[in-house]
Amino acid sequence: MSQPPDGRVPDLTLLIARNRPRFRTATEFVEAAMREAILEGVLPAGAPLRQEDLAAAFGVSRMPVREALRQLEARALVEFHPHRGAVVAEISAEDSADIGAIRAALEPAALRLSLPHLTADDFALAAELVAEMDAEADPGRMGELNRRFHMTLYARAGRPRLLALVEQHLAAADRYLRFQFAALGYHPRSQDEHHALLTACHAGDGEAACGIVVRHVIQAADQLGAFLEGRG
Amino acid sequence: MSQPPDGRVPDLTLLIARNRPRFRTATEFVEAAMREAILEGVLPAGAPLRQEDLAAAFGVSRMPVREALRQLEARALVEFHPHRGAVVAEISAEDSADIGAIRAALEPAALRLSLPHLTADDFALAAELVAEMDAEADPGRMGELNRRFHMTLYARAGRPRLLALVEQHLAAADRYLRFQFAALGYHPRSQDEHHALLTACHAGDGEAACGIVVRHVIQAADQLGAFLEGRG
DNA sequence: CAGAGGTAAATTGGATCCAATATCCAGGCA
DNA sequence: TGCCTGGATATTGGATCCAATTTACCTCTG
Repeated sequence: MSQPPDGRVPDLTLLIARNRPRFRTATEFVEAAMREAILEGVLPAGAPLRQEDLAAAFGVSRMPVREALRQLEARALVEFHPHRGAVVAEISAEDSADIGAIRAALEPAALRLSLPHLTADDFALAAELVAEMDAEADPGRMGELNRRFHMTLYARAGRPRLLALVEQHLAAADRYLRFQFAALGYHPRSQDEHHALLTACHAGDGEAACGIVVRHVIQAADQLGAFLEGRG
Repeated sequence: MSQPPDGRVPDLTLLIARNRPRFRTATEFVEAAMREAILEGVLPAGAPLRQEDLAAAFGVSRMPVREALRQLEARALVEFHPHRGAVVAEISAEDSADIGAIRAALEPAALRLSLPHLTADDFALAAELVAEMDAEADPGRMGELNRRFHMTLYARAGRPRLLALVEQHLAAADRYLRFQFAALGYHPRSQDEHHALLTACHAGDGEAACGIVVRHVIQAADQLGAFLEGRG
């Protein structure tokens, strides 16, 4: 992680500058910025979230921070400990398997709905993202590309709630992509699967594509689970 | 439904008495009570949620109410309109199909994981719940029983996050069960499917059971969608 | 009589203030 | 020396207060 867990809030100025104009209310802004920070790994798992410090970092009072933390709690991204403050939610090996099971159920469903409606532009974008991933070395950026690649293939499903759920769990898994990245050569193997997935989709072979997605997801979850197991 | 949408907060004393002792903080209590009220239909879709009134009804200040509303917003149960207040989220025909697609993906997955670990006690409980539903006439209670029946079959999946997600969407669908109930004879047909589902599970036939669940879920979503379409 | 404009009321969004509780460190006692 | 106790400190949970904005009503005018 970019910051040692010393209790200080990492530098969020970039996130703030990027997001602030997009939102009308401070609460929405803080929620979006903090969610992004957690998913990008700027706020690592276990990091304490002092309300006072966050408020100062965002240039608002504690109240929008509190509301944002409650929303993130509902999304299982942060945990509250009574009178001890909130921390970025840790993930366990069981959680990894759990998220893997959810992804393995949702993503094929999204793909099946989306596949018939994918356009040439969609395939071009997906191919471009795979190519970018081939060249990318930065783990943080990797997660972003990986997410966009998957979501591009699912985007035409026409089911906003389903897609939101898929994206949420995809992001939750990506929080730890950097570990898999650092560990035993996940990257090339994952990339092979991305290529195969794109090919199957382009060929219109939904069943093959879904099979690849399921294996891809399960394998990622297993690998992350093994890594986390080794840690704990 | 029990209340006309006159802007007044319905009587919540029962919910309050039932829930208050279970929670340490006012925020958690309000969040749980309001979620229950929305899912049970005590607070119908579209009902305005005046912070001041809710605070008075719960005997707290506006602050815990605001935090609770934010959490419910993250769960898509309420919507905020700038400076006009929050309302209980409406559901559209598209939303119904959306939730149906999610359930159709998640519930078979949960059932497949759970089925091998179901005990005789579980089957007994499930059978009892089906029998209760056969006799039940009250729509509100129906939803509760329906939810518990489904969750009993999924309970041994050993995936807490997956189960939480399943329960959440099951509950979201159940909010409108009373409409299907009132409309064209949904009840008997649904009950036939419940019986068939239980039989298949008891026989250990996972594939058949999953097929029944998927049809059951899709059919419920279609019927609700048609009903909502007729309304809008 | 209808419509536009303006003002007042209502309600949320945000900040500050107060109380309750958990942590931490120092000091005393076994 | 190690453990327990007690008070100071830090931090959250909750309440009150203020400002900004929207809605509704009422009046005035064409």
